[in-house]
Amino acid sequence: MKRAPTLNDVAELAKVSRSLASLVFQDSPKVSDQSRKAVLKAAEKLGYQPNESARRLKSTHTKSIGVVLTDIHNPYYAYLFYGVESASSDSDYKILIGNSGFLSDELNQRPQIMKSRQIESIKNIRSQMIDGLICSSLRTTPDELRAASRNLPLVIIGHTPSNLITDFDVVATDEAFAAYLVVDHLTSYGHKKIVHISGGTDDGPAYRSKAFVAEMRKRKLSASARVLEGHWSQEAGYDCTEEILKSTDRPTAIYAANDLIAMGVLAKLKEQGLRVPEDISVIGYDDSQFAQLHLTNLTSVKESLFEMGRLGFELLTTRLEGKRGTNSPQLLRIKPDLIVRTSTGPVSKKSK
Amino acid sequence: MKRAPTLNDVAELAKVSRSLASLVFQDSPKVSDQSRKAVLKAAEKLGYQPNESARRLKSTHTKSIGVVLTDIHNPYYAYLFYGVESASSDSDYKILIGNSGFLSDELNQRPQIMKSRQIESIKNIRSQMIDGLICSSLRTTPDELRAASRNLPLVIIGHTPSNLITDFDVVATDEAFAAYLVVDHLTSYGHKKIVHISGGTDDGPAYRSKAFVAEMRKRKLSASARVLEGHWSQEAGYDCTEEILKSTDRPTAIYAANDLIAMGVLAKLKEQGLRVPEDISVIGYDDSQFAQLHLTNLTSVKESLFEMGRLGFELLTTRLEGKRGTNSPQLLRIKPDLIVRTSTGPVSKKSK
DNA sequence: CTGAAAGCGCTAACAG
DNA sequence: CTGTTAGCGCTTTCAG
Repeated sequence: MKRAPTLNDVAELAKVSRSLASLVFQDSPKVSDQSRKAVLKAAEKLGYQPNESARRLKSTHTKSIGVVLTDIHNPYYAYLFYGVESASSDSDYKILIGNSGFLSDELNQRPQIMKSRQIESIKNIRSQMIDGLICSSLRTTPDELRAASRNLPLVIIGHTPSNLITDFDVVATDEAFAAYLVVDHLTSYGHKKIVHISGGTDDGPAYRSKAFVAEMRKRKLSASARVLEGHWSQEAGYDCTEEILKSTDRPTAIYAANDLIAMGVLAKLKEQGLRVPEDISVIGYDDSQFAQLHLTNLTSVKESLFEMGRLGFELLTTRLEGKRGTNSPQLLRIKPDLIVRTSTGPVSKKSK
Repeated sequence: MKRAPTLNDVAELAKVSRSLASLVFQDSPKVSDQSRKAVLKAAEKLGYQPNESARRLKSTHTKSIGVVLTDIHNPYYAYLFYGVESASSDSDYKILIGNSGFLSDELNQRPQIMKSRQIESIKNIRSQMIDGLICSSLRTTPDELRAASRNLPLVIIGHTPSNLITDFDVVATDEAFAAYLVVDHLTSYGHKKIVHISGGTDDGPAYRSKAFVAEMRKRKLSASARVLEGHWSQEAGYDCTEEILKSTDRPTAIYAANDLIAMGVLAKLKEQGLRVPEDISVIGYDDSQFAQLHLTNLTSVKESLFEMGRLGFELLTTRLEGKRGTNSPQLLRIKPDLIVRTSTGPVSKKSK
């Protein structure tokens, strides 16, 4: 197994100097067409690939940014990532992927581990000489994060604990608008008694349920709004629905904090022989694959994850280019859409 | 923004030579406790992080391997990846992630783009000085792959086109055993008339349907076995089921080539008022989140993706360590499990 | 447009 | 155990 060809080998074969060959691979305009061709031909022949490590080593300004995803398995982060990648491929920046290396399901049970993993992951990717960093779903404190990212421009995309929002650049969803969409849609169908099953009491889910309550209050429907505390699982939906069905004052619509919870809701409803949407309307959040099943056809809130990824990348690069160097942290809130399917409908005469 | 501290800075602060400091970060045993502590303290104070690029540059033997996943969004690849990552964290190898950067759904429509992307992605990751490569879901020809990976040990994990199997190290699922599990389970419930909805005529799906046919033949049930050509979508399941229900000789069980197809099957069945499993049994493949929904409770084949990832990593590292240097390519077939849920049951008296 | 020379941060002999 | 020395492959002045 002989070693890979180097720039030297290429230059030699092409009968030019090393530096000239280097210029060719930087697409520099100050190379004669003739030399360029000779170099490219030699490179082709040798199967030459520039050595990124050597490149990075030389220049402080590496034109590459790191992306730390909590869990590449989760479609949520994957879509964010595609936004970032798409934006990067329109630029001359390269992307390095870091992964905190645990399934988010497991991690949600163990925020402590997740936190240390994330810090580790950031340190790890820093060791590759990057110009900036994009992170998502951080569980760290502002101090820890600042320490780990020191001197490195950082943008957070996606769900963001509120304690990080004021100190860093953030691109997140406009949850208030999401609540507006949901409540507006339901009330337009005549629903008033609406129950929200939350994702828990953590910062993120709490924000979503507060937005719901606020929106209901705005419409003077506080009295008929209700929030049940759940968590990100089918079981939460299933159990909460059981609870809901027991009550004498049954709601006409259920708003689940995500689609998985909504799946639990639907399962319980089916078990009880209740029809959707005739007997009760159900609405989810994420517009995940679950919502898109023919079997469920779930009306759901769709975040613009791809766009958020793109914006995060752009925010970072404008910072890097110094166009916004010393400005205070920015917060971009992106408006989601509501994808209306058949799990929501008008309030039936009977339940009125 | 001052530049990051280097090993030199650390050594200076700790009042030792550069090389000694270097040894400390390599966990070398030949450093006195005293020096080690001094160095570590200095590093801590400066916030020093070893520069990976410089490290890589120095040693030909980088102790890191590249992983090229077609689509990090797809849970299938994600689980494979976790296996790889898990094995790597038990070793002293580092992992570099490459991503071909497209959603697999889109790519399935455009194999040509996918192919070139994969080659590009491999070249890309090669530029980082890696010792070996793990890939999944390749669409390239053996020649292209050999060219892209030349001199670099390579292991393929997961679905693998048969034309690649003989030439490279491969860790894949034992599809014949999967078929055995499915048919054995169904026949034990008395099913004989079984329809398989395939994922298409490509190499991968074709292998799965052939395995089904072979298994039925082995049990002398060829006459009552039937294969409908579908593709990896709900719609295929939905449409094929419509087809199936039209036929006079209705089967008692449907085996879908993956869970998504099974979702389409269930949707159609529900629409027609048919009960599962009382009227008809349904079985899927992947044990995906769809199968795990309370709403569907789908019996499904579960591949050991995590284990395949681990084995792929181990196969690669044993190659790297030269323990199996010149041997011919290896093929490891991993046996899947059948997760039995409530979408399958005994043949009803009526349909008998 | 081209070539010579210096050095990025680190590791790996090799002597003390 | 510790320090000296010499590059890894590439980019980047700076003179031709």
